[in-house]
Parts: sequence; structure tokens; C-alpha cells
Amino acid sequence: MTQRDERLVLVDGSSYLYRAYFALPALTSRDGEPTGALHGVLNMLHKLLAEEAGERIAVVFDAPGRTFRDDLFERYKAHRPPMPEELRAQREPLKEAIAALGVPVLEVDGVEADDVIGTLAARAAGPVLISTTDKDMAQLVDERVELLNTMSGSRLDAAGVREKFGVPPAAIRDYLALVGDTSDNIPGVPKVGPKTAAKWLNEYGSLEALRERADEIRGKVGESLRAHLDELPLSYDLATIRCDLELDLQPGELRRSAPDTEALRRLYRRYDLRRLLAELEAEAPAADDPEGDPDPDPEVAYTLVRDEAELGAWLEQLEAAEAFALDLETDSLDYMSAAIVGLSVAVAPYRAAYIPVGHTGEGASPQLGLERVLERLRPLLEAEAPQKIGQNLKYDMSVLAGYGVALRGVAYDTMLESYVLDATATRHDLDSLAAKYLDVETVTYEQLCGKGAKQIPFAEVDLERAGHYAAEDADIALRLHRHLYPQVSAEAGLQRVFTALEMPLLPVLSRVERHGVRVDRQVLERQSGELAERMGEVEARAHEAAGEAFNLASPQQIQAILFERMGLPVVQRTPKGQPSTAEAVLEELSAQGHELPRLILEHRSLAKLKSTYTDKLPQLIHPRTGRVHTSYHQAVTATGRLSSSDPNLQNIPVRTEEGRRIRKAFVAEPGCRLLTADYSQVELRIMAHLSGDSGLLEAFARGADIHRATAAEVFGVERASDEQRRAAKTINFGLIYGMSAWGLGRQLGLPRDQAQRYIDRYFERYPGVQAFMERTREQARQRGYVETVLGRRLYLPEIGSRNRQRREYAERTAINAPMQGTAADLIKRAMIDVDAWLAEAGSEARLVMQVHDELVLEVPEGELDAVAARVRELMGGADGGALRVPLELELGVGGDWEEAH
DNA sequence: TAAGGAACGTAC
DNA sequence: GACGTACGTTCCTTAA
Repeated sequence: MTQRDERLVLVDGSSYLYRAYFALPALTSRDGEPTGALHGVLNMLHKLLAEEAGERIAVVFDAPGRTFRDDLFERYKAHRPPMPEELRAQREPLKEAIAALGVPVLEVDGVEADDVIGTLAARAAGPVLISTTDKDMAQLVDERVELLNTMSGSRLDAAGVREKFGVPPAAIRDYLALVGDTSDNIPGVPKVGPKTAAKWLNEYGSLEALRERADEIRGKVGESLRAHLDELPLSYDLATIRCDLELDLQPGELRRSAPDTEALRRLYRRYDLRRLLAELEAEAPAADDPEGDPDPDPEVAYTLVRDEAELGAWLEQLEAAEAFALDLETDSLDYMSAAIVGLSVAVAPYRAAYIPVGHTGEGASPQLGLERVLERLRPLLEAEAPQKIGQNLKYDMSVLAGYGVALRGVAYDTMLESYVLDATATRHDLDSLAAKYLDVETVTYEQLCGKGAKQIPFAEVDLERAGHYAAEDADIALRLHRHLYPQVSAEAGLQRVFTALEMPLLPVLSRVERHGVRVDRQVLERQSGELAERMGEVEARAHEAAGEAFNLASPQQIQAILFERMGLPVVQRTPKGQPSTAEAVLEELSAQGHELPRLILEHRSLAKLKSTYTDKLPQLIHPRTGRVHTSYHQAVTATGRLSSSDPNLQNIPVRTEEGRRIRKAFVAEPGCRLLTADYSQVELRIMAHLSGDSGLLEAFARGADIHRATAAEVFGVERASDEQRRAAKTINFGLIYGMSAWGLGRQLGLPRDQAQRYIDRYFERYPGVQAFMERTREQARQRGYVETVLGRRLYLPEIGSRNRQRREYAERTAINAPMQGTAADLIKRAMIDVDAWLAEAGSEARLVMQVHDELVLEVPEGELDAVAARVRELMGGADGGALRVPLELELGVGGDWEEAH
């Protein structure tokens, strides 16, 4: 008997399931069932079976339901995060597949996988290999027991444990009790990481000894240790894996049997596990297979275009195509400064070409020149036909515009296809989409060029490799489009959002970004100077009040001074349990008569303005244009809004007087003025429309001051006071966000029951609104998504969660998203229409910013009246008559943004 | 020194 | 816990 035969292999199925779920992209089968974790764990298991396992093996899972650890947690009021729904769904199919592979699956009621494995390992007479991703298992290692992480390939014996953790296996429980483990909910001691824990254990010998001599440890870490001494036994208990369970196992339960290939085939098909299916067919071909094998990837044919003849041949193909995919390779991510290094195109799946034009590395010649290539391509690029397909084409369009090429026929952006299909997907980049939808592992930029200090410019990468990478991007974009667009066009609403809104908006955003907004450097520099001076004064006073110097920007130091040294009451805690020093807390303390919190608040607000705005914006003024060029991101938010970065122009201060001054630096060119146009109460209007509430609709129809009208209803008065109006405004906003009575009360400084009475009264007066909210929640539950008036969808997988917090969060999102999203759709429509009109009318005016419900234009003085009138019409009509409420606008004009409001 | 998370604060 | 959507800065810890 060889070692492999007698050795027992124990697989920690639960740890792999979790790890694979979080590590791998969210793959789904054709039917939309999540399969990422299935993929990952089965691949891992195949590898393990091929390389390590003999006859004796079992895969162990945590039992569903309560375990004795849950009882422990409960006693100490901790809670375990529930298993994500998408993960839970993959558990049973995974167990089925493992069983079909002939590998025993163990699950013991009331016990976690760790403990079953610990017990089996302790009982085994011979060598044991534990396959897990969980570092806690290191405590089980000895001369007989070894760990293997099959995913990373790392192997741990006793020496390895010592090397990795700095302590021997026997000390791992002590170590874990100190360091803690968020995934296992072991509290540990704050501020103590792996290094400190190992140092202590080596110095004092054991946790017990350390506890006794905790007084000797100096510094913050020592304080932290002493503060948490009482919790150490709990941490130790939680970290301890049981090795003495009474398990009632039959001998055969740890032995492999013959795989059930029919069952495997069925499972692999059902969950779209193509690679595994292909392997299975290769090993055990089906006798009769009606569906046939899935096609293996045909050989890709990527061409490197380096001479006129080849270029000519490709141009012919492009001209003949109805659509082709296009992708630029450049030397920068910044669209304003990027230089083109090469272009790739794809006309059919697996058929793509790369045209290098700016490569400098060895073997880069022969190579066509950029001028020449653009000259040949220009007619195609500037024509509406053929249609252009690509990933994030706004970038390519902006870069080409820098070369005087006006890209037209931008018809399909795969990033936007993905976004419209599921805005909540965290990533819409090409590599993620390729993995998720095509099951293709693409070459990443990082793999090609490295990262950090070792990164080399794309232009210097070996041309063959660069060419393959670049051509692949175009190829993948084309294939993705063919995969995604049918899904988009299958739903009328999604099709509308994509074709009528997102795609037409793309070139508009490119133009807005490239045009930029003029920012006056001197105004900001002057303000920075003033802010610095005031911060110095406040800082000095704060240090004096505190009796010591400290960093006013450090919440941790503030916390230590206010709550530990000065003993002020802790008003609120951060999610991590630290006493919060947030604004509301300091306001409260300040109201109790303490001076220091007020000074900290003042310093914070000054520091924020200086670092985020007056210092940062001047750095982003483009040297060539003297303007700031933001990036608007079209595939980021869950609701359909745009977002803005580098810089974010959508959070420039406006609420306070001193913050608002920053807007004075946003100016118009000489001879121009800034025109601002804001939708008035747009989300409330949309709520009126969606709910169809007659009272609310009527109030908007007669042009009432909506907050005052609400106040009159809620407070039952003829004419509401300003104070009542303010409260009503808070209620109105709260409704849009799904606020609770508790939240409203806090906001208004009222007791909860009082706030609840206001809400009750509101719903009494506007019953349609309450019905709408219930309807929306119900729809979300029934269909799993909510939608905007135009048909944009937002999926809410957690709407049926058993976890109340998650479920209620999903419910609030469900209520907010149709309103926020419809408003987003409206202003997108308006931007498209305004941009089109400006071009058509030959106006010199330009859109320069979008801030969710506001458009800012830079307008030649002579055109002001005409542009203002037309903008009002276009924005007011952006709903195309779909809303039963009027859309009202507030317009303003000024030399700078502050003045224009 | 880099990377990532926590806390905080700005906008709509 | 408790109000939706974003982005950016600073501090701080850990790892390299």
C-alpha cells in the first residue's frame, strides 16, 4: 500500500464553498442560477482527486441550522452573518455533484465542519491531509497531519505553520484568540495583529502567562489588551476546534465509490459547467447524446497588421461588415492626455486584428504610422455605418476626438449592455464580463505590463503578445455584444433604456467631459490661504482646550481625548463599536456646553473644504485648456444616476455659506455666462406620478409650494408656519428614502411616537402614497426587481431575505430606486435633447456639468435668452408626456456657478 | 512604501 | 439598527 492509498484526505467543503463564492466572478447558468462557487469548488476537487487523494476521502460541510458555537455567540451577543442567498443556492447542487463523483459527503447535525474534521483527524491512525482554506485549521497540524489549500496550492506542515504564523501549531488557538478572525466572528484584541500576537506568545509562552503579566505591556496595545482581558476566554473557545466529538460513522463512509456519470452529466448541463462537462465527455462519452458536445473554442485567428496590404485587406472586411468592434490601446487612462499606441478591430467572433502605430519596443518595426492609419480609417470611423461595438466606447471616442476624428455610429457598448441588464453587478469591465458571460479568462493588462514600480509601458511590450492582448479585447467585445444584446432586446423596457437613452448619451458625455468647465485657479488659491490661516487658529485653541497637542484629523485621537481622558458621554457608536465622533455627536456634546467638540467641528469643516476642494481642484486644471475635465461614469450606480470623479463635480459644497464660495471658482469664459437649470422637487413629483395620489397630484398641478401644502395637511392648518414647513420637508424627503418613524424622529428631534403620528397623518392625507409603497414592496417580492417609468430595472435579490436588516434595506431601496432612477432617466433624456439642439441650431453654447437634477451650460451672452428658453422647454418635456405632473424648472444665470444659483 | 479598510463629510 | 445614491480624504494597520 502506498502512502497515497492509506492516507486519509479530509476536505473542508464549507470553507471552499465560501472562498470560491467570494473569490470568483458571479457566474450564472443559462437560467440565471448562480454557479460561480460550484465551478470553483468542483474544479478544486477535481485537482485534489487527480493529484492527492487515494481511496480514503470525505468532503465535510457545516450542518445547516444551529450549532453549539451559535449558542456561544448568543451568550456573548455576537451574531453570525447569514449565508448569502446566492451561495446558499449552490450548496445542495454542490453536494449532489460531489456525491455523484463518488466522494462521501459528511454533514453532522449541530456541528461545524471544522469539528468533524478535527475529530476524524484525531481518530485516524495514519497520515491525514486536510484540504481547507481556513487558517484556523493550523491548530490541527502535527507530525501526522498536514494542511493543503488546493486553491492556492500552499501546503502546511508543523514547520510551515511555525514559519507562517510565527508560532507552533499548539499555540495557534492562543494566537487566534489574540488576533481574532472576522470571518469566524472571533473578537480578538483590537490593535493586535499577527506580528504582535506571535511576538507575545514567543515572549510569554502562552495566553495564560500573557494574561497574568498583561500589566507589563506598554503603549496603546497594552491598554487594548487589558481592556479586553475578559473576552479572551471566549475568543479562545471560539477558536478551538473540537477533536472529541462522538461521531457515529460506518467504515465505508470515508471511502470513494464509482462515479455516477449520468448524474454528473445532468448536473453539469443543468448548471452550465461546460469545462467539466467537456472533461467528462472525454473520459466517459455518452452513449447517446441528443444535445451534442458544446463546441470547444475554435482556434482564434488574430492578425497583426503591419503593412499597407494587410491594412487594405482589413479595411475591405470592415467596409463590408454591418458592425465591427473597435478598441484603442493608449499610453494613459486619462482621456485628455492619452496617445494612441494601436487600434484593434473585430469583424466576426475569433477574427480580430491589431494595428500597432506607436510601439517602441524591440521588434516593433515594421509598423504603419498613426497618421496614415487614421487617414485610411477615418471614413469608416466617421460614418454612421458600419455600426461600432466596443467596451467603454466613451473613452475611445474622446481619445479619437483628440486626433480630430469624430467617431460616429457608436451603437453598442458592452459595458452599458451589462449595466442595463444588471446595474448591481459590481464590475462591468471587459475581463469580468468575459469571465462571467463567456467563461473566458482574458489576458489582463496587469499580466501584460505588470504593476506598480515594475510596470512597463504598453508600447514596449513585445509586439506579438501586445497584439494578441489587444486583438482579444476587440474580439471579446464583439462576442460579448452577441451574447448580451439579445438579452437586452428581449425586454422592451431594457431595450428602450439602452437604445433610446444610454447609447445616445454616451457621445454627449464625451463632449461634456472634453469641453470641461473653466475653473479660476486664483480664487481657489486665495481661499486655501484663508482656510489655512483659520485652521491654524482653531487648532491652537483646540490644543489649549484639550491640554495637549493632538491631530484634529484623527477620529481615534479625538475619541481618546473626549471619551477616555475627558470622560464625556458616548452618544453613539460606529459600526465597529468605537465611540463615534461624527458631526451629530459633536454637535450634541457642544450643545451640552463643551468647547472642544465645537472647535473640532469647525476644524473639520475647514479641513474638508481645503483638502478636498480648494487644494485639489487647482491640481486638476488641465494645462492646455485651463479647464477641469471630470469623468462621468455611466455604469456605476444601482439606480441609473451618473457618477463623477477626478474630480467629483457632483459634490461641490452648496449648503453652507463658506462652502458655497468654492462655486465662485467655477466660471464662464469671457463673453459667456453660466446658465443653470434645476428640476424643482423632481423626485417628489415622480412619487406623485407613480402613486397617482390625487392630493399630491393636485398640489403639483396648481403649482403649490409642496412642502407648505404637505405641512397644512399633516398639521391640519390653513396656512403652515415656517417651522411646520421645515418638518414637512423632512417628511417628504424621508418618504423618498424609505425613512422610519425612528429616523424621522431623530431628524426632527422628536420622540418616536410623535414622528409616527406625523407619518400616520401623512398617509391618511395621501393614501395613494402609502398604497404605492406597499405595491412597490410587493412587486419587488413577486418579481425580484423594481423599475423606472422608462423601464430601467433594479434587481433586489435580498428582498426575500430572512435577515430583517437586509430585507428592510432592500425594501427601502425598492421604494427609492423607481423615483431616483426615473429622475436619472429624465435628465439623461434632457441632456441628449439639449446636446442635439445645440448642434442643430449651430449654437456656441455647451453643456458643462450635470449634477443629478441640474444642468449647467456655458452660453455666449448674446444667446442667453434663446438658450434659456429652449433648455427650459427641453428639460420640461423630457418625460415625453409620460408623467401626470408638470416638470418645473428653476433657471439662473451668472458669471460664476455661485452667482448662477 | 503600498494597499486597503474605517471613519468621516460633501452632493443630490 | 434605524434614510436612498454616489466619491474623496485622512488616518491607521499590516505586509512587503
